Amino acid sequence: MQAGFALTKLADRLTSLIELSGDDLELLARMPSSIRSFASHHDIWRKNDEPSVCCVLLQGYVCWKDTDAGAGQITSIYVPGDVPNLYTMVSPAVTATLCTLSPVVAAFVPHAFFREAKAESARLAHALTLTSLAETATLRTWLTNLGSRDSLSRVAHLICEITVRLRAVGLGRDLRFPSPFTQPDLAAICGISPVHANRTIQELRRRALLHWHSRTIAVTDWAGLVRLADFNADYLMLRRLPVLETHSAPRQASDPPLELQQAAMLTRSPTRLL
Amino acid sequence: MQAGFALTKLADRLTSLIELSGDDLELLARMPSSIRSFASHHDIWRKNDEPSVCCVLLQGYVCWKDTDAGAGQITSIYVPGDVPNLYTMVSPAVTATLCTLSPVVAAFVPHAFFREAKAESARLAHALTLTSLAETATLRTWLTNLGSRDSLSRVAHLICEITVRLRAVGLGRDLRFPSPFTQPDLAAICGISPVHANRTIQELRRRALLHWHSRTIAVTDWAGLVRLADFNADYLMLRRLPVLETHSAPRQASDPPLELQQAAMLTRSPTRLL
DNA sequence: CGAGGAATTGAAAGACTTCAATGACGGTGG
DNA sequence: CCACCGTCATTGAAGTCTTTCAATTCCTCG
Repeated sequence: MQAGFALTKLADRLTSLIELSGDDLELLARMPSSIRSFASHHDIWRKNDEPSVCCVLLQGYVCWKDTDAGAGQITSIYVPGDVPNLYTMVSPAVTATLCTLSPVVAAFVPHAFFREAKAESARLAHALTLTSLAETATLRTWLTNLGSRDSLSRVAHLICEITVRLRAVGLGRDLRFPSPFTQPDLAAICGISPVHANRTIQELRRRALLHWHSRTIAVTDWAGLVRLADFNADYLMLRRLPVLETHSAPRQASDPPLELQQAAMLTRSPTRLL
Repeated sequence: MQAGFALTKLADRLTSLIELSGDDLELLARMPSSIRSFASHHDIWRKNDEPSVCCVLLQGYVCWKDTDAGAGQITSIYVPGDVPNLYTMVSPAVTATLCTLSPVVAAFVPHAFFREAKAESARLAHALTLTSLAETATLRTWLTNLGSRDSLSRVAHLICEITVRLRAVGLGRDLRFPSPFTQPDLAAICGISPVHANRTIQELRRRALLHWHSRTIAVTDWAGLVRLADFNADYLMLRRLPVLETHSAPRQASDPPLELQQAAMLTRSPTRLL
């Protein structure tokens, strides 16, 4: 794990939301961090911990898990480049458990660094604010996901989201990526029982929408998945939606440009595309 | 509706989160606002509108409603003193429909005022940030509500929340308040069908936990409701939990102080109490 | 190689939805 | 002032989705 790797992941993520200047990137390059690795399903922080650092996720997936209520509901998940606990800069006590969903590598950065960065660069401050807004928007989307979709489209929606978020930071080419969740994890995200999570995945496989074996997910019918989930990526607030190649039928020379096809699948407001 | 009323409501709300100084209150007193009224179920802003003002709710209830997906899922609701669209100061386009749930009176305050207030008073800035944090925490709580509770405790939890939030801004004495929602609204919040919402309410009535008639809710067994809902008010981030008198059995002189009884019902971390 | 969590399957029970119909209520226009 | 309309509240019955329980196999990690 290189020293500059932390900066790169974070910069990729922020750049997916807003263009950064050279100065901003230089500022980020001065980011002090200590890198650590964790096993799968390890608690990084527990409720009421008061970290003085922010966790910048570099590899793998983490989630906030509500251990008190219910059956350990997972209320959000993070992919590389995300910073799950930016808010502890303002309100230090952590309100849930930050738990890894896979083997994880993360950089820990003092709150002070972000405070100074925000003071020095208004653009960087804005970028960080946008990550919070996108996170809130994601919570709302998950809420409508749990509130008004059945388990099949619920799971489909989640997988669409993960796919786009990974692509936005340069991961998951081929629509294939290490699965962020075991079936019990998936159940805890979608508010269904583990048994039903299993049957739901089987149904997605049966419909030839994806492969999901040995901890890796491969979307085989992106358009179908988007349609089933009624997925619209706007809420992720990405400057440009990542291009999504599928592995299905090879393109004909007469087809419209792939980007436009996929844009149409991804969103109803194509004006936001590059 | 008095001119200074808007300021009062907002100050009450902010004071419920953090103590404000005299200077802060004076600053708030200079808040320019135009007051408007709306009928029930009126859209104040629709998706993609770009308001240049913040809505400070003075009377009644409003909600964000996701009109695109599903059956019009409601992702949050607001009580007097709340400011539903603070975030438009940063990202102007509204991402859902802001809809009244009852007859409403609201003050509209230019973004510029809040920007200046934040620049002038760090404490005020912090107070406003806390409202956002509490809002996010509420979204997470709703997520575990939808994800891991059955309809009965889901509805109970929502009513507990509303009760405490109203009390925190000085409303709902006697645990009695105008209902924020029709049964279809309740269904859209809790992710259940309107028919089932009706049956759920009947069950709450049957268990003598509350009265709910002619658009007003009266909680008759606060402790029972809290127990059923597994409700813990911490996530609302209130400095001091409001004292909750019930109308049930009159107190005996030998009872412990009411505040302590009720604190125990409200939270598992009584250290946060005044 | 053993242990423990993860994945899978079947069958029965339970929660919730849908459809359909009725009465109550509030607000509007004549 | 009243008739009318649409929404809200309520009820019953049937059907669907999801959970629960229990058992078996698979996989991975130590």
